[in-house]
Formats: sequence, structure tokens, C-alpha cells
Amino acid sequence: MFVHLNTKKFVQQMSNTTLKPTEGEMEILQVLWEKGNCTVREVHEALDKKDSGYTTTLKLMQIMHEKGLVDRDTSSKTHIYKALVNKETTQQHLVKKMIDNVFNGSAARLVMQALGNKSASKEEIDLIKEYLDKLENK
Amino acid sequence: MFVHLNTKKFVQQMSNTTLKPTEGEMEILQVLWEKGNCTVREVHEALDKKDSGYTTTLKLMQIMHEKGLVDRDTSSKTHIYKALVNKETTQQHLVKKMIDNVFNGSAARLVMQALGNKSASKEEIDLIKEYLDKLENK
DNA sequence: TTGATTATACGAAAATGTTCGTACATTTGA
DNA sequence: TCAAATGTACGAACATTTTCGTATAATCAA
Repeated sequence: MFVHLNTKKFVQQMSNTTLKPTEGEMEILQVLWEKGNCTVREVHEALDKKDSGYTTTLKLMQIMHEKGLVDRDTSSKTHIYKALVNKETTQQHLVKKMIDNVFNGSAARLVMQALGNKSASKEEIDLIKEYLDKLENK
Repeated sequence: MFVHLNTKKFVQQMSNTTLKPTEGEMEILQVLWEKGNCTVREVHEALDKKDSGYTTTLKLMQIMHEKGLVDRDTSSKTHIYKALVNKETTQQHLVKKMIDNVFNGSAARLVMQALGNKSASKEEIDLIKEYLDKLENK
């Protein structure tokens, strides 16, 4: 049973597709994480993409369903989608990837780059300090 | 002069290609940033990719040259490559992109995700605190 | 009821990235 | 000297992602 799937190729593909959403897929996931259940139209409008059409978003979400990134309720004509992958797990995986691929394995360098150059506001920096203190007291 | 290049398409392409290197290109850039000037072979061996051949690395670096990501000295048979794009600028751009695309615009969330889940060591956390203090005293 | 609107499904093209085979030139060493 | 090794150039195949056109079904409103 399932023996034909138990290959290196398959394993690699699964980790790629479920753990590493594409850029377009991430945009959609963000909407779904934020809003919960959505129709395709809701997602499409939330994205506010003037450059691409409705069917593009639809197709993307259909592919995400094939990949197991989202679930959908097809009991009524207008399908309702929701994210199947966990937000934190997904983010964690992408961050880890970036640390390796862009910052040579150093989380600290990534953090400093994120904090520098006015990417982070005063409030955010305070948030981080708070977080660091919590980390320290463990 | 150059009028034929002054299009939306071109502008978009330039910012994409020079500011957003692909995954494979990033691996090569990391080697070049670290080692300075390199031959294709040096890069290829530094990458230690058992899964792809020498000509793949070569081709990739040739494409990077076309895109303006690297410069090269072709005065001798064995060409010498060096990074043309700035390390910090490139990292900054990719981080910004990830903050938008994965963390809904919040740098703080990215930072916490990077620091959590044992991606960061004790030493790194200390480094970051130091950095935050410096930021604060500005 | 019936035409306009709103959905999904799906194939196919376009764009991009990665990989390799092969041709050909230069260098090297026995 | 000349064969092996090493290098570049380049086209082509493949894989993946994004985009859209079109067919078709369901819903809605006048």
C-alpha cells in the first residue's frame, strides 16, 4: 500500500509544496489566516491586484487545494476556502530557509537587518525587547 | 537614446533581477561575498552540490553576469567573478520582501519567529540585545 | 422566463529558473 | 607533440509558477 509514493522524489515534493508556498500562495494564505474562511472573490478583492484577473486567483487556490495547503467546502455553489497549513509553522520554515539561504545561517544577522533601516518602528522594537526578556528568563 | 528601454516592463525587470536574486543565485552570491573573487570552479566546490554539475554552476554565473549581479575578468582563460550587488542592500531587500509577503508587514513578528524555536543561540541573542541598546541610544 | 451576472473547471500559453549535453578552445604534462 | 584535462559558450529540455481564455453551470433580477 502506498509503496509507489514512498520515494525520495515524493518526500521532497511534499516538504516543498506544503512547507514552502510560492509567493502568490503566501499572499493568499495571509488573507486566509487573517480572515478565516473566505470565498475566492473575497480573497481576490483583499489582494487588490489590479494586475491579475479573478480566474488567476481562482486557479491558484485550486492548485493550493490540490497541494493540500487549503481545504474547501463545496457544498454550495460558491466554495468556501480555509487555510490548512499552520501559520506559525509555515512562517518558521520560511524564516529558517532565509537564514540559511540569505544570511549564511545566522539568525542574528537576519534580525539586525530586519530591525535596521527603519523597517521596524519604535513600538515594534519595544515588543522585541519584551520578547527577549521573556526568552532570557527561561 | 535608450528610449526603447524606458518601459514599465524594463523597470520592473531590473528591480526584480538585481534586487531579488533567485535561490540558486543567492547561494553563489554568498560564496562571492565571503571569498571575494572566485573562479567558477571555486564557487562550484564551495557549494558542494553533489546533485548538480559544474556546467550548471557555470551557466548560472553567466546568467548572473547578464543580469548585472556579478562582474567578471575575462582577460585570462579562466574567468574571475566577483559580486556586483551589495550584500547589505540585497539582504535588506529580501528581508523587506519577506516581512511583507510572509509577516503581513510586521518586522517584529519576523524577528520573534527568527529568535524562537531555537534558531538563535545564546550568543546570538546577546548580540541582538547589544544591537537593540545601540538602536535605543540613538 | 430569460438574459445578465457570478461561479467553477480546465487547458494552454507565458514567464522564469534549473539542469545538462555538447561543441569547441586552451592548457598541461608525460 | 599530442592526448587528457580544464575551461567557456550555448542551445535545449524540464520543472514550476503565473496568467488568462473559454466552456459551462447556477443564480438573480426585471
